[in-house]
Amino acid sequence: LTASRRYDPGDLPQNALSRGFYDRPTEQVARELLGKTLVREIDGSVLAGRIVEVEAYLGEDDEAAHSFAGITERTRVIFGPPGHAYVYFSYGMHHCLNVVAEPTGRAGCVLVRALEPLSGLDEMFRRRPRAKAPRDLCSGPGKLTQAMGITLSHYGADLTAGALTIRESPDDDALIVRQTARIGITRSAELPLRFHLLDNPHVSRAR
DNA sequence: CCGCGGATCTTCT
DNA sequence: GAAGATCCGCGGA
Repeated sequence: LTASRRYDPGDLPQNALSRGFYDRPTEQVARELLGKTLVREIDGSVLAGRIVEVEAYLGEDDEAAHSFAGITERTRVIFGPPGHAYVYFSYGMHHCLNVVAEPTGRAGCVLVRALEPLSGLDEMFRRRPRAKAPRDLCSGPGKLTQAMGITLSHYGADLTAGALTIRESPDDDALIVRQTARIGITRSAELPLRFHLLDNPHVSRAR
């Protein structure tokens, strides 16, 4: 169970999730993103990982959400059409990837916190020189963006088509999901909006 | 394994 | 001006 599953790029799921998948309540989108496959095509190689940990950030009554302050230059995409990427620069050093949910005009997004690497591990190790084992590649929101080369250039990117997509997974049925409080926030910290797969070694460590 | 502090810079107060 | 949806290396148990 500690070994990472590895697939040839040709074996990865081909169908990207549709707009309708994201056009729903944020919490539901968050939970159902678990097990799906994030695919990044770059410089002729295919990087992919299975989503094993996410957090929901709501549009109302959630003081931890960036959208709580309303529409700004940074947050405008969160209020836009669902299925697009909200990427922000964190702590002056890291990028974090979110997926926009809810109908157009309403705020809500899902932070992708951890992946189980599936494909392109050699390239991921190149992008993360300090990583020693596969579990060091994508076991945190800043790690996975570095491993997959996701930056502010992906702000607003359409995740239903193109070089950065989230794809359907064949084995959603057997997933065991655990729901806890979110990590690393101070406001609205009591809300149980973090979801992860039970006992998956690639889930980030709580502090 | 666990806790602590430094790095680094954008955003909002 | 301060906080922040983080990561890493260090030191101690």
